[in-house]
Amino acid sequence: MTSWPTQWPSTAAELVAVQQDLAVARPEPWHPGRHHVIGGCYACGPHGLVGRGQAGDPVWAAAAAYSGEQCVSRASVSGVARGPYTPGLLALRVGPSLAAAVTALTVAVDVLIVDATGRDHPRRAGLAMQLGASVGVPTIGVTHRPLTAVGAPPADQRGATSPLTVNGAVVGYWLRTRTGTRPVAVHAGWRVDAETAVQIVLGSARWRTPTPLREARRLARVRRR
DNA sequence: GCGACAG
DNA sequence: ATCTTGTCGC
Repeated sequence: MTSWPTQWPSTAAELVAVQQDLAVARPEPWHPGRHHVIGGCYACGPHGLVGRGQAGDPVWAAAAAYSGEQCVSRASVSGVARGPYTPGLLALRVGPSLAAAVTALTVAVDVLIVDATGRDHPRRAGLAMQLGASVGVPTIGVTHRPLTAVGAPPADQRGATSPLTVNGAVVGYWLRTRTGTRPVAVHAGWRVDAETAVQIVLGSARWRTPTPLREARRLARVRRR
């Protein structure tokens, strides 16, 4: 099974049900090959938005695909949030827009970096996992901080890691992508374990944020303007 | 009661 | 999400 039938619910109760199904899904693990196309996707809302927002808020999302240092496809879309931001229910807000941006890419990506958590989630089914299941692509989460997981910061040296755990289970790692800069939280996602996620993110991070995600973020903000 | 809490 | 300052890479 490569893809997993996921919808994008419009209510919290339906989304929770989808997450509960995702949490027990056992898709085939993905392993990186010698060469691969790495995608990144990102979503943002109105610039000055304060608080949780609400249903109907505009959303801008973008995706970028890289083969090595070369960007081989870009796409951006605009959409509408189906609810306010609630920790654990981010998919309600930006899930459909992210999926639209990713499917608008003209090049197939082997693995996708998402600005969201994966197994680090109250129901162990964060947006990175749901997006991967929805579009049928292995995913990795990269965020500024964990949602529910905890872990000591890593040494101040590029490549240093420290585990992020929830109830003793490793769901991701803090990863120092640049010496002297705050680490990023790297999350196991759809078909990608935490160790593989770190390997992919470090290899694609010339700056603090991995390049495909950095470019998607830039594009989404340009689209918003 | 308050803040914190992926974006 | 977004605010900030300084710094670095392009």
